[in-house]
Amino acid sequence: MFKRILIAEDQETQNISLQKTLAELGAPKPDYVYYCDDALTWIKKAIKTAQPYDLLITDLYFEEDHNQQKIDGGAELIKAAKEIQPDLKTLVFSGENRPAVIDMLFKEMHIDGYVRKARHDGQYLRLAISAIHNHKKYLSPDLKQARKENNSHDFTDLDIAIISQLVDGTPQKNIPYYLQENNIKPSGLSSIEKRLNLMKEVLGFSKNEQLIAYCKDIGII
Amino acid sequence: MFKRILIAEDQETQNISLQKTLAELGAPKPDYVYYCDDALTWIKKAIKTAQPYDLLITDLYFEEDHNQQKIDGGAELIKAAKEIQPDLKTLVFSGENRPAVIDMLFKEMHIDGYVRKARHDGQYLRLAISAIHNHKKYLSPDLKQARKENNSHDFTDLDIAIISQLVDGTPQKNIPYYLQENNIKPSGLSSIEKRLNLMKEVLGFSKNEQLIAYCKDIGII
DNA sequence: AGGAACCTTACGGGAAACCGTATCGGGGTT
DNA sequence: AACCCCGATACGGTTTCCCGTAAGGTTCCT
Repeated sequence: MFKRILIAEDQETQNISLQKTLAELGAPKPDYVYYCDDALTWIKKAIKTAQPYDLLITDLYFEEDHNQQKIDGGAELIKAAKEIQPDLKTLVFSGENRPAVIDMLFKEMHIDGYVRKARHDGQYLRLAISAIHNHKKYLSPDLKQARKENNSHDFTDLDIAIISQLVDGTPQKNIPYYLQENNIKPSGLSSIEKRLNLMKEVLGFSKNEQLIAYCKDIGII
Repeated sequence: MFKRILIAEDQETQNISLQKTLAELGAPKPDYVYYCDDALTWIKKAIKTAQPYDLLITDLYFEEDHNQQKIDGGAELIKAAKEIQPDLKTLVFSGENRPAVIDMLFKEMHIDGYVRKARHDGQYLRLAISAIHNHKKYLSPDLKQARKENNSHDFTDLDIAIISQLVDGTPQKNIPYYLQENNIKPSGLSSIEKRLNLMKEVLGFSKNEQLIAYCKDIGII
């Protein structure tokens, strides 16, 4: 079992639940913090005292309040933590269920596990911690199915740039200027139209408004 | 203090935290369920045995799974519960932070309190329960400020109908037909254009895409 | 090098959306 | 009843968007 665990979770009740779940697993009493910056401080301190943490359990999104934070959210915390302690195991515990976001965590942040705050999260937390301890990755089952079912178009950087510009209110005809300034490769107006048509066709939409709503739902923007 | 409390919360860890928080308050051990339908069943049963609940604490959104539910979500649960027990006090405990949704709960569902799952939720839960016990309404402070700051346009039924149609892909010029069929009063194309212009002007937008994204963010659609 | 296939871009006609103006029609007032 | 006011609707011109077609470039293969 892990010997030194750090919990970063701003929600008071969730933080308490995590501690309780770990206690049931027979883990030693974990440290816990309510802010990202504190988490990094503790990780640094643990390394200095030659008692580094084995596992970091963190939420993704932290509420802003009067305590201005340098680190904004769990993803940045993980990035910062891995820079000073690359072997630190990381388990993300969050309500996020948008596939695009979670895929990014595994592919780019190399997290070891993701448990969604949902019905059987206590049970899945136990499984996740066990799996990670055996050097395996873990993803709570409710998400595995969510990722299968979508016949969704996979959005390129260009697609996201176009949609972001639309959401910012840029007229379609002006988007080429923006793309050129940012060195995004196809920048012609026709290419933008073609790309928008492709996205809408794949998803069965006819109007930009539908596409925007869809992208908001799945978390691309 | 309340004598009979029912918790409806699908998330395992949150459910446990709620029980623990109530225990700290000196409340008697509450009943707890993971499904809306179960909650209503228990409420009915409690009435029959002449030991009705004093307080219902419920989440807003429940995960769907193999257990098909008649009641879909906390709002419907509250509505159903108040039909059979109008004096039941209700406290909503949810992550929802979109003002439109929470306003609706107070104005239409007449809930007694709302605590957002956020940083100091444990503390606010205690305050909420105390306030409700004294026949007062309670709204966790993080939300009060959120409601002040928005210079937002308040959306009429017409506005929402128009935006919903856009999100469904209806061409703007066809929306009048939809409005007539549903007996929504101003149904002329010019009225729709005027309404859209007003919304965009108030919010500082120029394109429909921005408006759709905004409405998704604040939870109107 | 030549050529084929593909992607990007440019152009033009038609549809939709945008925007200002004018007309219509009901409610209230004098 | 005549009038005014205001919102809803209708109309026309301009802009933007949509979509098909064609021209220009690049890559890769023979």
